[in-house]
Amino acid sequence: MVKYLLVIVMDYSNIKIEKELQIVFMGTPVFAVPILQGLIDNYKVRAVVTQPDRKGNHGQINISPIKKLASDKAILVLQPENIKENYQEIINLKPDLIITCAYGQIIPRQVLEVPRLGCINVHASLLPKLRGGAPIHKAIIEGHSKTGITIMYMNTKMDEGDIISQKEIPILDTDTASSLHEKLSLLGKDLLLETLPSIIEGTNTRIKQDHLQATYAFTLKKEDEKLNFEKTKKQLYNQIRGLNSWPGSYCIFEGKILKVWEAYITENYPVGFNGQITNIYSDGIGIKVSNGEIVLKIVQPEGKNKMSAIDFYNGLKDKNIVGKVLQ
RNA sequence: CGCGGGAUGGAGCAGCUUGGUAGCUCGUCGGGCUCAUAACCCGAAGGUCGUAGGUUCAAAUCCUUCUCCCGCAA
Repeated sequence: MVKYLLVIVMDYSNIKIEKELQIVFMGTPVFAVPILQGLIDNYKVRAVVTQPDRKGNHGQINISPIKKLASDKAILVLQPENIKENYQEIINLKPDLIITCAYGQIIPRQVLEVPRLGCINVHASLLPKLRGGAPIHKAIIEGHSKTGITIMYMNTKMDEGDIISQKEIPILDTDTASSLHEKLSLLGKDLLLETLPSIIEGTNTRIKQDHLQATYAFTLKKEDEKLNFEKTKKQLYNQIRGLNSWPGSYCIFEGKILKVWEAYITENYPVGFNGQITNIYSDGIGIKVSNGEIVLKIVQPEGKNKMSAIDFYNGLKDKNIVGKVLQ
């Protein structure tokens, strides 16, 4: 009974300390939203730093999801165009702790040195693997069997700081970038909330990264999205699901871009050129690749919405496409 | 005003240039064939052609307005 009362008293004191912390959160995309939400639910967030509003598709304006959430909660939002030069406002907040997650800009030394509890980052890979801006996509594209979340101290180099905590999850054969994105986002929130008390108390572990083991997942380029049918069916399958539902993979059909959103592998070994259409199945269009066949299920022609490959086929004027080659 | 494509039965498309009966591939429903089928055959239902206005004897089609969707580029 005495012990029970003691625990309550200690918890109360912890909460009291946490409430007084000046926490600044820095992040931008949807991935960071559950993490900021988790922070808001458990701590007081002094301010949010996010990327400036950008022109989006067809002249629309994109407001970062983090800005939307912070605005809803009446949290101060800062959007420096270039944080390397415009960081004084952040320093003026006198943050005790800065937490970043997919912010999108390199944070300068002048900011990193300010918080007494440090600057920590929530990164969507098992560091030192997959440092960089596209760890979720690359984990699938490269066919990894597991990935996870790393919480780490930041330094001036990209994702090279000391590791505080990690948690891994398996990558299923059916995972896509977006399914994994969602899982990791929630895992990131959980791990951050589990780890934060030790960071605040100063009892956390701190492990240097083994830089020799480092691999990189640089921001995706257009060429990462292009399907090359000289590759194996497994590589192509991984690429297609690793780019779903953003930004998508593509190939060229009849001189126009055809995005590919979903596909599956068969055990067939068709003859012909790589990229050649092998067959029209009830649920897709078969393509010969280096070691077999892949069937496109969901595609998207230029200027059109996503559609099943069969709908695409049904709309073709010339349905005699078996034997034609995709590039 | 970044460039461009698009909106036509439930789906994907054609028809528009040269205005004059709503077409194709599917799906759905009914029937037939079949041991059976995502196969095949016969039949049927289902569309104010995105919105608003204009020209015309007549507009999916020509002119103008607006809305929405998307590809590329950033």
